[in-house]
Amino acid sequence: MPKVFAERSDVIPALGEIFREYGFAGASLSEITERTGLGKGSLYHFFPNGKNEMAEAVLNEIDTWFNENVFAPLRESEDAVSSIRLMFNEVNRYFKSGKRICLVGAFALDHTRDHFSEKVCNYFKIWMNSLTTALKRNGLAKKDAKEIAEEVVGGIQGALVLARSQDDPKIFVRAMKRLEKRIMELIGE
Amino acid sequence: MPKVFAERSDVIPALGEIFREYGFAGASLSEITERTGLGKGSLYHFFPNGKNEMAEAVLNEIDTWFNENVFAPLRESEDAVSSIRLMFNEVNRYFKSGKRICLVGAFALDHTRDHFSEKVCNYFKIWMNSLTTALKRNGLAKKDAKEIAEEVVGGIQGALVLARSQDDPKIFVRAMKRLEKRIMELIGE
DNA sequence: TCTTGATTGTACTGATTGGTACAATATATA
DNA sequence: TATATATTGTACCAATCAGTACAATCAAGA
Repeated sequence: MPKVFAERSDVIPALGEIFREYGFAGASLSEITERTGLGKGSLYHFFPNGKNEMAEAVLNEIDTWFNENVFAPLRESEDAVSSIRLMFNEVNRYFKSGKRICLVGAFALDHTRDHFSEKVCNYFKIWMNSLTTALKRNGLAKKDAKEIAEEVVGGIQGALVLARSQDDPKIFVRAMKRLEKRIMELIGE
Repeated sequence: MPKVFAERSDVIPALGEIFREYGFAGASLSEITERTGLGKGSLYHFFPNGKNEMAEAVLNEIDTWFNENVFAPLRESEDAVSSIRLMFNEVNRYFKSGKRICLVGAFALDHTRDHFSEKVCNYFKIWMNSLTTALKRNGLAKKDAKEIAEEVVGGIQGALVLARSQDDPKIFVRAMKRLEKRIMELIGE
């Protein structure tokens, strides 16, 4: 029997990539054991509830990452403009300039959503609310801020779909530039 | 043994809804037999290549529908403005005002795309090209027209993801209004 | 060293997967 | 009516599915 002990947190990124690639239903345990290098024994030791618990762990990690690196700055930074610029930079980095899709968006589309509806719903809701807060801090009316936030978050998701459909990440990069420019014009920067 | 004979084309819409709901990997044959009311015998009689051929038939129907109702008018109508208005109307109708997702977009995200890459790629490509043509006919420079087309088609996809994530079709309706308005402003209507 | 608990591989389960075979039935044509 | 073809239900298949059981192994503390 093997030597090195893994940590639960070590596997989560790999699980994320597998779910991105195959979707929740399409990600089989055999694929998971193969790609993570962990046998079923370890897998069910770390995630007693199986695939569901694995997906939940991945969603939690995504949640934490975005809260720390994107949402919190949007809500709390005194310099709203630079927190918005930060958002575009970090989001671009996270999605690897369009080479990576949004797992939450993918889960949202089919009935996987129903298993994780709260997390899926909140991810986008908090993103939009945080961006709205930053925009209001820059003098936009609440209604306008909400509409722009919806447009930007939606635009990012759509660009990820489009980029992947054409196998052309530049579509995503272009969309990000366009959206950032529009926001900056609106808040007069 | 039963009486009424079905037609291949009768099942395709039902297949479409099943794939929308469960994704390609998640749509099991037992679910398909149940929801279509057809046994495996009939199913494999109409689609000898199984699930793959079913999905292809669905994609073909989508392709035909959009070509007839959206893409061809955009490319061929003499009145480009009304062909763009028609696009928004028909697209809104097709996606049931945000209550229905885009199957092609869903297929694009995970590795299902690889099985149908040409169809997935062309659906969006032809959509964007057709819209670009209509915009150029209205005096927009080629580069601008292409960029707006990318923004609009992407924006629609993103709005579908967002609307479904929040279980709120109005998000889609708002996005459609916003995008139509922006296009109309750009071409001076 | 001895013990304890965390980690792991292997073997196994019953259920479900996509798919095939084929006989029975229905419709259409002659 | 007789025949040919299209359609269908059922039984079946091997492969794979998610998940369980458990003994073997490890690291660390007493």
